[in-house]
Amino acid sequence: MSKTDHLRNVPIFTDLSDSDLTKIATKMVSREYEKGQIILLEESMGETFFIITRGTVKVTRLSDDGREVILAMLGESDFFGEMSLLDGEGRSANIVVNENAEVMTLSRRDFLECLESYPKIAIALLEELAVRLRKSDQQIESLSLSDSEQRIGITLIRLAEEQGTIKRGNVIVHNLPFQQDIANMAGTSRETVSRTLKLLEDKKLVKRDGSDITIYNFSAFRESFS
Amino acid sequence: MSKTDHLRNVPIFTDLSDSDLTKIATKMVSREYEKGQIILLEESMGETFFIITRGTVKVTRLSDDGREVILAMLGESDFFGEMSLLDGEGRSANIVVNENAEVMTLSRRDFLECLESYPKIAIALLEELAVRLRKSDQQIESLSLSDSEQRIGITLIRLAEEQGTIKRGNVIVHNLPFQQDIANMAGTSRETVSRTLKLLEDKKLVKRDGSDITIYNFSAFRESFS
DNA sequence: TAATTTTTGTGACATCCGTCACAAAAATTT
DNA sequence: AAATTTTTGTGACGGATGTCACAAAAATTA
Repeated sequence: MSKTDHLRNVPIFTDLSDSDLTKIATKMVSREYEKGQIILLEESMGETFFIITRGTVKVTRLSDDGREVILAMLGESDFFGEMSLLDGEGRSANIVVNENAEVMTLSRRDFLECLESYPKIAIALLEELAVRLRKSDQQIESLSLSDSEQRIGITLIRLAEEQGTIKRGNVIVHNLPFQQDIANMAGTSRETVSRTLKLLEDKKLVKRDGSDITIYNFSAFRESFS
Repeated sequence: MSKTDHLRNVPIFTDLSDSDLTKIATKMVSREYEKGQIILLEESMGETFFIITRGTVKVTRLSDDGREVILAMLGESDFFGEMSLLDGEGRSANIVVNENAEVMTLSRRDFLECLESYPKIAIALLEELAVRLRKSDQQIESLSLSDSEQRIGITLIRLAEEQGTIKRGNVIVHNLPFQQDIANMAGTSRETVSRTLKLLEDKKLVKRDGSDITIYNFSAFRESFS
C-alpha cells in the first residue's frame, strides 16, 4: 500500500484529489515503533503530525505517582499530534505503542501549510475535533455518573466500535487489551475489571475466549449502557 | 457596546479587519434569555451558533434519571453551538442559563459561509477546539485518578481561571456557583462539596465570604492540586 | 520441556463518599 | 417583617470499590 493510498483513508484527507494527496505524501516520512515505545516524549515539543499506517497506540496521561489514564486507543488511519501544532501548547498526552506500529509523519511547517492551502482539510479537521470533543464529553459524563460496571460496559462499546467486527448482530473484538488497560480506560481498577467481565459473562451479555470477546446483541448491549 | 465590538473580543474573530467584523455582525441577531432557561432544546437541532455578550451559561449533560454533569461554565465572549454545525450530529449537550444572558446568534448557513470565506476563522476555531479538548482530557484524568478533595480543588481552579480576579497573588472569585453546581462540575455530591470547602478553609487555603471565595497563593494552590 | 514472567482470578478488608435526614442559615417573595 | 423557598451544614449509615495478598493460568523465554 502506497503512502498516497494510506492518506486517502484518513478522514481529513478524503476530500482531496489524487494529485494533491500525492503532493502531500511526498512530504511525509515513514517510521516504525515497537511495542512499549513512547512516541512523543523524544520530540522536545509537539512538532510533528502522525498518521498510523499499521498497529495501535494508546493515548495516555500519567499522574506523578505513575498511574495511567488511557484517553483513547488509536489504530490504522487514525492520527495524532495535531493538538500541539494547533494551539502551540506542549504535549498534553503521551503516545505509547500498543502493537508494533508504523506511522507517517509530517512536520509542523508542512502540516500548517496544508491547512492554509487546502481549506477543506481545515474544515474536515474541525469535524474530527468536534467528534473527539463529543466522545470526551460522553466519557466525562460516564466517569461522573456511572458505576464501574457501566463504565466498563461503555469501554467495551468504545473498543467494539473502533476495532470490532460484526457477525449477525453480535460484535467480536479480537485482541482485547489487557485488563489493566481496560481499567485505565474505564477509570477503575484491574481487579474490578476482572470481576465485572466475569459478571457480564454470567449474565450472558458477552462471551470470552482467550483475548477475544463477543458482545451478544450489540445494539441491545449499547442501549442498556446508554 | 456594539455588535462589532462584541465580536472583536471573541477569540476566533480577533484576526479579522473591522470591515469584515461589521459584515458578520449584520448577520447576527441578538437575543435574551432568563436564568434557568434552556437555550438549545427549543431549537429542533443544532442549527445556530451563539456568542455570549452578557451573563453566564452552563454546558450540561443530563442522565435519564435527572442527574446533571456540568461540562463547562461559559461567560462573556465565549461561544457555543459550533459542534453540531461542524459534524452534523445532534446536540451533545444542553445549555442552561446561569445568570441572565444576552447572546448573539448566527445561522448555520452564515456560520459555515464564514468558515469558507475566512480561513483564518477556521484556523482560530481549530485552536479553540484544541484548547477545549485539552481541558476535557485534564478533566477525564482528574475524574479517573483524583479523590473528591482534589477534584473540587481543580474545579475551583477552573472557575478562578475563567472568572477570577487577581489580587497580590490571591485570586478572588465572585458569585461562586451553588454547591450543587460545583458538585456537578467536580463529579461528586453536594454534601461532599460542603464538607470539602470547610476543610479547605480550615487548612487556610481559601476563605469564604458569602458567595465569594478567596484562594490564597493561587500559584501554590494550583501546584498542590497539579 | 522447564523455567520465568506476565496476566488473570478471587477472597478479605478498609475506606471514601454517596445518600438520607434534618436543622440552620440565607435569600427571596409576600 | 413574616412567610416561604433556597441553599448550606452536619451527623449517621451503608455500600461500592480500591487495595492488598496470593494463587492459578497463560504466555514468553530459556
